[in-house]
Amino acid sequence: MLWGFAVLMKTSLEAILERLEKSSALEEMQSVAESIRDHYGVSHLVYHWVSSNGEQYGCGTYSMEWVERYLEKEYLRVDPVIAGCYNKFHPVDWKQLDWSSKGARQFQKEAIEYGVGNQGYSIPIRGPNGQYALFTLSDDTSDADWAEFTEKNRRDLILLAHAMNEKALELEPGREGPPITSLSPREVEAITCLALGQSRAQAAQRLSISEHTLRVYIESARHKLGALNTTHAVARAMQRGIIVV
Amino acid sequence: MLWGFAVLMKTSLEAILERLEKSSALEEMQSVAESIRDHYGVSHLVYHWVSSNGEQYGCGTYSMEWVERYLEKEYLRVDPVIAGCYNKFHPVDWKQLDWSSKGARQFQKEAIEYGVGNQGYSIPIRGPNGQYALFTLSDDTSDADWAEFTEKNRRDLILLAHAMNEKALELEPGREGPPITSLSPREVEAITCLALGQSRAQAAQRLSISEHTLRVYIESARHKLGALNTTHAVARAMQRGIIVV
DNA sequence: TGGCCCCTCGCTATTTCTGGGGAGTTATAA
DNA sequence: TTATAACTCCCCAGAAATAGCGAGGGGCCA
Repeated sequence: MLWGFAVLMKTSLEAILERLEKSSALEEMQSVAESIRDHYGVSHLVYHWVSSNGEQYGCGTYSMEWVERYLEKEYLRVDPVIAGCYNKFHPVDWKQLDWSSKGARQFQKEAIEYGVGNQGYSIPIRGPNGQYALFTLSDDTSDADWAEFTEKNRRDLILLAHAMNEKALELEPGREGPPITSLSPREVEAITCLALGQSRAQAAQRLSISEHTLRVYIESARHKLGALNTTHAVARAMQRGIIVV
Repeated sequence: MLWGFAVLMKTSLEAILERLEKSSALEEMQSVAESIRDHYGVSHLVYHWVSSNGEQYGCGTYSMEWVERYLEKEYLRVDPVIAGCYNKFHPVDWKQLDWSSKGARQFQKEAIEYGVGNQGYSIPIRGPNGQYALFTLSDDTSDADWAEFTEKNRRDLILLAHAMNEKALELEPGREGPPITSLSPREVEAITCLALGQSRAQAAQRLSISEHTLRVYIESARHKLGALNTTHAVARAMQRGIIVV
């Protein structure tokens, strides 16, 4: 059973068409997910990622009912796994997360009802352009058994997450071909200053150029990035990893 | 022989003090790097990362002369390995990189002179807040041998890169402790709209509130984030993963 | 129940940014 | 060699953001 949730952020004809185009790759990942689940004998395996353009995809072994419920209720915004792993580098046990908020508890209760399992282990992976993926195993077992399981298979899971990710990358739009917009060194410096909260006057002083020149850089960078204003340009530059703050 | 290049971006008293504080951890990583090099019988192993605050660190087995040369000449800005891996997710063989630019060829020539080796394999890893690390092996050997070596040890190296990274994270400033500022749902929505390039008027319309109210959210978010202006607030919110664009 | 935070709305004046225009030098690339 | 692009400087007028003030209703928690 295949499911993609490319519709999370926007429901459009393009999203549906894209999804169809990608269905064969997703199906393949789907079947791999089932194999992994069976191999490790856990309840579920889910791979879920946010593409560089903000679209979300997923494949895994959750029941269709749970996926629909998740989407319908917009649990993405409450799910502590999503929020908790976002700032993590390395594998995270669900027990380490913060389930204290009201929404999170409600979510947890429902998840267990839908057979997700009380234990979970998620491996976050990140790429440029805001790509963010989660490789998750969940099961219904005791704390001790789960700890032993994750400890034992930790390395395998990291490698599996990597492999899954490599596959998912094939679905990424414009990975190669379309040249990534590149800013000139000065433009990068200018945008970086703005991202640090400096006004144009301050930034110009810092770069030892006139404010007019600085403005030219910003305008130029804005156009290259296809941004509507300075704030947008900074956001895009950060998202694409062009600047680091 | 330990080397840290925390001074790349700024040379300040704080940088030096920080470096001293971290020296024991760096030394440990240094010795691990040497062990790995010996185990795999390659010429060099280097682990190099950009911390979330933009400071750069490294440890590895390059000669002190080469490191100094690299820093002195600011090769960081020319090095195709840095630039080429920045947008990559997965292990990269140096042969796949673009060595065509004038600066790159000069750099390559010197690197070989300093004993870096003609072959290299780098594994990029990313985390939130712009963290970006490279785990690199280099050697002096034929294309065929190198291909066989990397193919064979690929999985090991991914795991080693992960482990190294975990160690490096201990040196990250403010990983825990300082409570992460949280924005209210409305504030998040407001900041998100701005990050998407909307003006305040547009954002207000989109959220179906008055522009004045929207402004209150933005001001509030700005203060919570300790930001100097809207652009800065958006940058910080993105950096901390509070908003996703 | 009192305190705290979230959500909503209003006004004014000042500062800053944005969007047009043009122009010269240098360096790298075709 | 001639483009092409990067870097630098300048003017102006209109649009937008910022800083400061204030006010009321609703919900959650101790």
